[in-house]
Amino acid sequence: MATMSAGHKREISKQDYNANLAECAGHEVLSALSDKWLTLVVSALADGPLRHSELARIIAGASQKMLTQTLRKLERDGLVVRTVTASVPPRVDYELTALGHGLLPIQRSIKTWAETHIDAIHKARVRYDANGD
Amino acid sequence: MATMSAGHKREISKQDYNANLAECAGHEVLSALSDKWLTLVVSALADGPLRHSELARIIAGASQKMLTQTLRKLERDGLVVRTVTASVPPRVDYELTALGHGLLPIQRSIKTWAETHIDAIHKARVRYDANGD
DNA sequence: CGGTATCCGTCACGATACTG
DNA sequence: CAGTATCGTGACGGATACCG
Repeated sequence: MATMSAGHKREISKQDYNANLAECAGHEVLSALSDKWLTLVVSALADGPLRHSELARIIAGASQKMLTQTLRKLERDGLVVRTVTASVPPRVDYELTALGHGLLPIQRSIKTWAETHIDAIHKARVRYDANGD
Repeated sequence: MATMSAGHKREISKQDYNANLAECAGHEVLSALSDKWLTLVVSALADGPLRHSELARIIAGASQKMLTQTLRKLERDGLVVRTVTASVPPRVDYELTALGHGLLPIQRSIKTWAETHIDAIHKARVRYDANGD
Protein backbone atom coordinates (compact mmCIF):
# COMPACT_ATOMS: atom_id res chain seq x y z
CA MET A 1 0.00 0.00 0.00
CA ALA A 2 2.88 2.31 0.73
CA THR A 3 3.91 2.56 -2.88
CA MET A 4 0.39 2.98 -4.13
CA SER A 5 -0.32 6.27 -5.87
CA ALA A 6 -3.13 8.49 -4.71
CA GLY A 7 -4.78 8.04 -8.08
CA HIS A 8 -4.67 4.32 -7.77
CA LYS A 9 -6.13 4.35 -4.29
CA ARG A 10 -8.89 6.56 -5.50
CA GLU A 11 -9.62 4.19 -8.32
CA ILE A 12 -10.08 1.33 -5.91
CA SER A 13 -12.35 3.38 -3.69
CA LYS A 14 -14.47 4.19 -6.67
CA GLN A 15 -14.84 0.56 -7.59
CA ASP A 16 -15.89 -0.30 -4.08
CA TYR A 17 -18.24 2.56 -4.15
CA ASN A 18 -19.89 1.70 -7.41
CA ALA A 19 -20.28 -1.90 -6.37
CA ASN A 20 -21.93 -0.66 -3.23
CA LEU A 21 -24.17 1.65 -5.20
CA ALA A 22 -25.24 -1.13 -7.52
CA GLU A 23 -26.46 -3.14 -4.57
CA CYS A 24 -28.31 -0.27 -2.99
CA ALA A 25 -32.03 -0.95 -3.14
CA GLY A 26 -32.87 2.67 -2.47
CA HIS A 27 -31.00 3.88 -5.47
CA GLU A 28 -32.51 1.26 -7.70
CA VAL A 29 -36.02 2.32 -6.84
CA LEU A 30 -35.00 5.94 -6.99
CA SER A 31 -33.77 5.61 -10.51
CA ALA A 32 -37.02 3.96 -11.44
CA LEU A 33 -39.08 6.71 -9.86
CA SER A 34 -37.05 9.38 -11.52
CA ASP A 35 -37.75 8.00 -14.93
CA LYS A 36 -39.62 10.73 -16.71
CA TRP A 37 -42.15 8.53 -18.47
CA LEU A 38 -42.39 5.76 -15.93
CA THR A 39 -43.96 8.06 -13.40
CA LEU A 40 -46.49 9.28 -15.90
CA VAL A 41 -47.42 5.81 -17.07
CA VAL A 42 -47.94 4.65 -13.51
CA SER A 43 -50.12 7.67 -12.81
CA ALA A 44 -52.12 7.07 -15.95
CA LEU A 45 -52.73 3.46 -14.99
CA ALA A 46 -53.66 4.33 -11.42
CA ASP A 47 -57.34 4.62 -12.30
CA GLY A 48 -57.49 1.33 -14.16
CA PRO A 49 -56.18 -0.65 -17.12
CA LEU A 50 -55.56 1.03 -20.43
CA ARG A 51 -54.75 -0.02 -23.94
CA HIS A 52 -51.47 0.84 -25.56
CA SER A 53 -53.10 3.39 -27.83
CA GLU A 54 -54.92 4.98 -24.91
CA LEU A 55 -51.69 5.48 -23.06
CA ALA A 56 -50.16 6.93 -26.19
CA ARG A 57 -52.97 9.46 -26.36
CA ILE A 58 -52.82 10.36 -22.66
CA ILE A 59 -49.06 10.67 -22.43
CA ALA A 60 -48.81 12.34 -25.83
CA GLY A 61 -45.31 13.67 -25.29
CA ALA A 62 -43.79 10.23 -25.33
CA SER A 63 -42.61 8.74 -28.56
CA GLN A 64 -43.87 5.30 -29.44
CA LYS A 65 -40.45 3.94 -28.65
CA MET A 66 -40.23 5.47 -25.19
CA LEU A 67 -43.73 4.34 -24.32
CA THR A 68 -43.03 0.73 -25.22
CA GLN A 69 -39.66 0.85 -23.55
CA THR A 70 -41.16 2.18 -20.35
CA LEU A 71 -43.92 -0.39 -20.37
CA ARG A 72 -41.47 -3.21 -20.89
CA LYS A 73 -39.43 -2.01 -17.98
CA LEU A 74 -42.49 -1.82 -15.77
CA GLU A 75 -43.61 -5.24 -16.89
CA ARG A 76 -40.19 -6.71 -16.23
CA ASP A 77 -40.16 -5.34 -12.72
CA GLY A 78 -43.59 -6.79 -12.08
CA LEU A 79 -45.23 -3.41 -11.67
CA VAL A 80 -47.68 -3.82 -14.53
CA VAL A 81 -49.22 -6.79 -16.28
CA ARG A 82 -49.52 -6.95 -20.03
CA THR A 83 -52.55 -8.71 -21.47
CA VAL A 84 -52.52 -9.56 -25.14
CA THR A 85 -55.71 -10.39 -26.98
CA ALA A 86 -54.74 -12.05 -30.22
CA SER A 87 -57.38 -10.75 -32.56
CA VAL A 88 -57.65 -8.54 -35.62
CA PRO A 89 -56.85 -5.84 -34.84
CA PRO A 90 -54.60 -6.92 -31.95
CA ARG A 91 -55.38 -5.54 -28.53
CA VAL A 92 -53.02 -5.09 -25.60
CA ASP A 93 -54.01 -3.90 -22.17
CA TYR A 94 -51.76 -2.76 -19.38
CA GLU A 95 -52.74 -2.87 -15.76
CA LEU A 96 -51.00 -1.96 -12.52
CA THR A 97 -50.16 -4.83 -10.19
CA ALA A 98 -50.35 -4.63 -6.40
CA LEU A 99 -46.65 -3.89 -6.43
CA GLY A 100 -47.21 -1.14 -8.95
CA HIS A 101 -49.92 0.41 -6.81
CA GLY A 102 -47.40 0.57 -4.02
CA LEU A 103 -45.57 3.19 -5.99
CA LEU A 104 -48.49 5.59 -5.90
CA PRO A 105 -48.25 6.64 -2.22
CA ILE A 106 -44.59 7.47 -2.73
CA GLN A 107 -45.33 9.47 -5.81
CA ARG A 108 -48.06 11.28 -3.95
CA SER A 109 -45.86 12.09 -0.99
CA ILE A 110 -43.20 13.50 -3.26
CA LYS A 111 -45.78 15.51 -5.12
CA THR A 112 -47.17 16.87 -1.87
CA TRP A 113 -43.77 17.85 -0.55
CA ALA A 114 -42.90 19.35 -3.89
CA GLU A 115 -45.98 21.52 -4.05
CA THR A 116 -45.45 22.64 -0.49
CA HIS A 117 -41.85 23.68 -0.87
CA ILE A 118 -41.35 24.38 -4.54
CA ASP A 119 -41.91 28.10 -4.12
CA ALA A 120 -39.29 28.24 -1.37
CA ILE A 121 -36.87 26.55 -3.72
CA HIS A 122 -37.73 28.91 -6.53
CA LYS A 123 -37.23 31.89 -4.25
CA ALA A 124 -33.88 30.53 -3.12
CA ARG A 125 -32.84 30.18 -6.72
CA VAL A 126 -33.78 33.73 -7.57
CA ARG A 127 -31.87 34.99 -4.55
CA TYR A 128 -28.85 32.89 -5.45
CA ASP A 129 -28.87 34.03 -9.05
CA ALA A 130 -29.26 37.64 -8.00
CA ASN A 131 -26.23 37.54 -5.72
CA GLY A 132 -24.13 35.89 -8.36
CA ASP A 133 -24.39 38.56 -11.06
CA MET B 1 -58.41 21.85 -37.50
CA ALA B 2 -60.16 19.73 -40.10
CA THR B 3 -57.26 19.96 -42.52
CA MET B 4 -54.61 19.42 -39.87
CA SER B 5 -52.45 16.35 -40.34
CA ALA B 6 -52.13 13.79 -37.61
CA GLY B 7 -48.41 14.52 -37.36
CA HIS B 8 -49.06 18.18 -36.89
CA LYS B 9 -51.62 17.60 -34.20
CA ARG B 10 -49.23 15.34 -32.41
CA GLU B 11 -46.56 17.98 -32.54
CA ILE B 12 -48.82 20.48 -30.85
CA SER B 13 -49.81 18.00 -28.17
CA LYS B 14 -46.19 17.40 -27.43
CA GLN B 15 -45.50 21.07 -27.00
CA ASP B 16 -48.42 21.43 -24.65
CA TYR B 17 -47.21 18.42 -22.84
CA ASN B 18 -43.65 19.55 -22.40
CA ALA B 19 -44.77 22.97 -21.27
CA ASN B 20 -46.96 21.25 -18.75
CA LEU B 21 -44.14 19.05 -17.60
CA ALA B 22 -41.80 21.99 -17.11
CA GLU B 23 -44.27 23.58 -14.74
CA CYS B 24 -44.84 20.41 -12.78
CA ALA B 25 -43.47 20.78 -9.27
CA GLY B 26 -43.53 17.07 -8.70
CA HIS B 27 -41.27 16.36 -11.59
CA GLU B 28 -38.88 19.11 -10.61
CA VAL B 29 -38.37 17.64 -7.17
CA LEU B 30 -38.31 14.16 -8.60
CA SER B 31 -35.45 15.01 -10.90
CA ALA B 32 -33.60 16.48 -7.96
CA LEU B 33 -34.14 13.39 -5.84
CA SER B 34 -33.07 11.13 -8.65
CA ASP B 35 -29.74 12.85 -8.91
CA LYS B 36 -27.24 10.16 -8.11
CA TRP B 37 -24.90 12.30 -6.04
CA LEU B 38 -27.39 14.73 -4.63
CA THR B 39 -29.05 12.04 -2.58
CA LEU B 40 -25.75 10.88 -1.19
CA VAL B 41 -24.62 14.35 -0.27
CA VAL B 42 -27.86 15.06 1.53
CA SER B 43 -27.55 11.79 3.43
CA ALA B 44 -23.96 12.55 4.35
CA LEU B 45 -24.93 15.96 5.69
CA ALA B 46 -27.89 14.60 7.63
CA ASP B 47 -25.77 14.11 10.74
CA GLY B 48 -24.22 17.55 10.68
CA PRO B 49 -22.06 19.97 8.70
CA LEU B 50 -19.05 18.71 6.81
CA ARG B 51 -16.09 20.20 5.00
CA HIS B 52 -15.63 19.86 1.30
CA SER B 53 -12.77 17.43 1.74
CA GLU B 54 -14.73 15.37 4.23
CA LEU B 55 -17.56 14.97 1.76
CA ALA B 56 -15.05 14.03 -0.90
CA ARG B 57 -13.76 11.28 1.34
CA ILE B 58 -17.18 10.00 2.32
CA ILE B 59 -18.68 10.00 -1.14
CA ALA B 60 -15.45 8.75 -2.71
CA GLY B 61 -17.04 7.67 -5.96
CA ALA B 62 -17.81 11.21 -6.99
CA SER B 63 -15.28 13.19 -8.96
CA GLN B 64 -14.32 16.58 -7.66
CA LYS B 65 -16.35 18.13 -10.44
CA MET B 66 -19.51 16.23 -9.65
CA LEU B 67 -19.21 16.96 -5.97
CA THR B 68 -18.88 20.69 -6.48
CA GLN B 69 -21.59 20.68 -9.09
CA THR B 70 -23.96 18.87 -6.78
CA LEU B 71 -23.19 21.19 -3.89
CA ARG B 72 -23.77 24.25 -6.04
CA LYS B 73 -27.10 22.90 -7.12
CA LEU B 74 -28.09 22.20 -3.53
CA GLU B 75 -26.94 25.61 -2.45
CA ARG B 76 -28.83 27.30 -5.25
CA ASP B 77 -32.03 25.54 -4.27
CA GLY B 78 -31.57 26.61 -0.66
CA LEU B 79 -31.12 23.06 0.59
CA VAL B 80 -27.63 23.59 1.98
CA VAL B 81 -25.67 26.58 3.20
CA ARG B 82 -22.06 27.11 2.25
CA THR B 83 -19.81 28.73 4.81
CA VAL B 84 -16.43 29.98 3.68
CA THR B 85 -13.67 30.68 6.19
CA ALA B 86 -11.08 32.77 4.41
CA SER B 87 -7.89 31.51 5.96
CA VAL B 88 -4.78 29.63 4.92
CA PRO B 89 -5.57 26.95 4.04
CA PRO B 90 -9.12 27.91 3.04
CA ARG B 91 -11.96 26.10 4.74
CA VAL B 92 -15.48 25.54 3.42
CA ASP B 93 -18.29 23.93 5.37
CA TYR B 94 -21.59 22.70 4.07
CA GLU B 95 -24.69 22.32 6.19
CA LEU B 96 -28.24 21.20 5.54
CA THR B 97 -30.93 23.86 5.86
CA ALA B 98 -34.38 23.22 7.28
CA LEU B 99 -35.58 22.83 3.73
CA GLY B 100 -32.81 20.35 3.08
CA HIS B 101 -33.76 18.34 6.12
CA GLY B 102 -37.25 18.10 4.67
CA LEU B 103 -35.83 15.87 2.00
CA LEU B 104 -34.72 13.25 4.49
CA PRO B 105 -38.14 11.80 5.34
CA ILE B 106 -38.87 11.35 1.66
CA GLN B 107 -35.57 9.64 1.08
CA ARG B 108 -36.22 7.42 4.04
CA SER B 109 -39.70 6.45 2.87
CA ILE B 110 -38.35 5.57 -0.54
CA LYS B 111 -35.56 3.57 1.03
CA THR B 112 -38.02 1.72 3.26
CA TRP B 113 -40.33 0.88 0.42
CA ALA B 114 -37.37 -0.14 -1.70
CA GLU B 115 -35.98 -2.51 0.89
CA THR B 116 -39.40 -4.02 1.44
CA HIS B 117 -40.17 -4.69 -2.18
CA ILE B 118 -36.86 -4.94 -3.93
CA ASP B 119 -36.75 -8.70 -3.71
CA ALA B 120 -40.19 -8.95 -5.25
CA ILE B 121 -38.95 -6.80 -8.10
CA HIS B 122 -35.83 -8.86 -8.50
CA LYS B 123 -37.86 -12.04 -8.56
CA ALA B 124 -40.19 -10.55 -11.15
CA ARG B 125 -37.19 -9.71 -13.28
CA VAL B 126 -35.78 -13.19 -13.09
CA ARG B 127 -39.14 -14.64 -14.03
CA TYR B 128 -39.51 -12.22 -16.93
CA ASP B 129 -36.02 -12.90 -18.23
CA ALA B 130 -36.56 -16.65 -17.91
CA ASN B 131 -39.75 -16.58 -19.98
CA GLY B 132 -38.17 -14.50 -22.66
CA ASP B 133 -35.31 -16.82 -23.54
C1' DC C 1 -7.68 23.24 0.20
C1' DG C 2 -11.42 24.57 -2.72
C1' DG C 3 -12.97 25.62 -7.22
C1' DT C 4 -13.10 26.31 -12.32
C1' DA C 5 -12.46 25.27 -17.23
C1' DT C 6 -11.84 22.15 -21.00
C1' DC C 7 -11.98 17.96 -23.60
C1' DC C 8 -13.96 13.61 -24.55
C1' DG C 9 -16.49 9.12 -24.23
C1' DT C 10 -20.93 7.29 -23.44
C1' DC C 11 -25.66 6.65 -23.55
C1' DA C 12 -30.40 7.91 -23.22
C1' DC C 13 -33.70 10.03 -26.08
C1' DG C 14 -36.25 11.09 -30.19
C1' DA C 15 -37.50 10.69 -35.25
C1' DT C 16 -38.18 7.58 -38.81
C1' DA C 17 -39.31 3.48 -41.16
C1' DC C 18 -40.51 -1.22 -41.29
C1' DT C 19 -42.79 -5.96 -39.57
C1' DG C 20 -46.63 -8.93 -37.73
C1' DC D 1 -52.92 -1.68 -33.48
C1' DA D 2 -48.66 -3.01 -31.34
C1' DG D 3 -43.87 -3.55 -31.58
C1' DT D 4 -38.91 -3.58 -33.35
C1' DA D 5 -34.70 -1.71 -35.62
C1' DT D 6 -31.68 1.84 -36.89
C1' DC D 7 -29.45 6.25 -36.85
C1' DG D 8 -28.46 11.01 -35.33
C1' DT D 9 -27.96 14.13 -31.60
C1' DG D 10 -27.29 16.22 -27.19
C1' DA D 11 -26.91 16.17 -22.32
C1' DC D 12 -24.21 14.16 -18.63
C1' DG D 13 -20.35 12.18 -16.19
C1' DG D 14 -15.32 11.59 -15.78
C1' DA D 15 -10.27 12.82 -16.34
C1' DT D 16 -7.06 16.33 -16.59
C1' DA D 17 -4.95 20.62 -15.83
C1' DC D 18 -4.91 25.06 -14.08
C1' DC D 19 -6.32 29.39 -10.74
C1' DG D 20 -7.41 31.49 -5.96
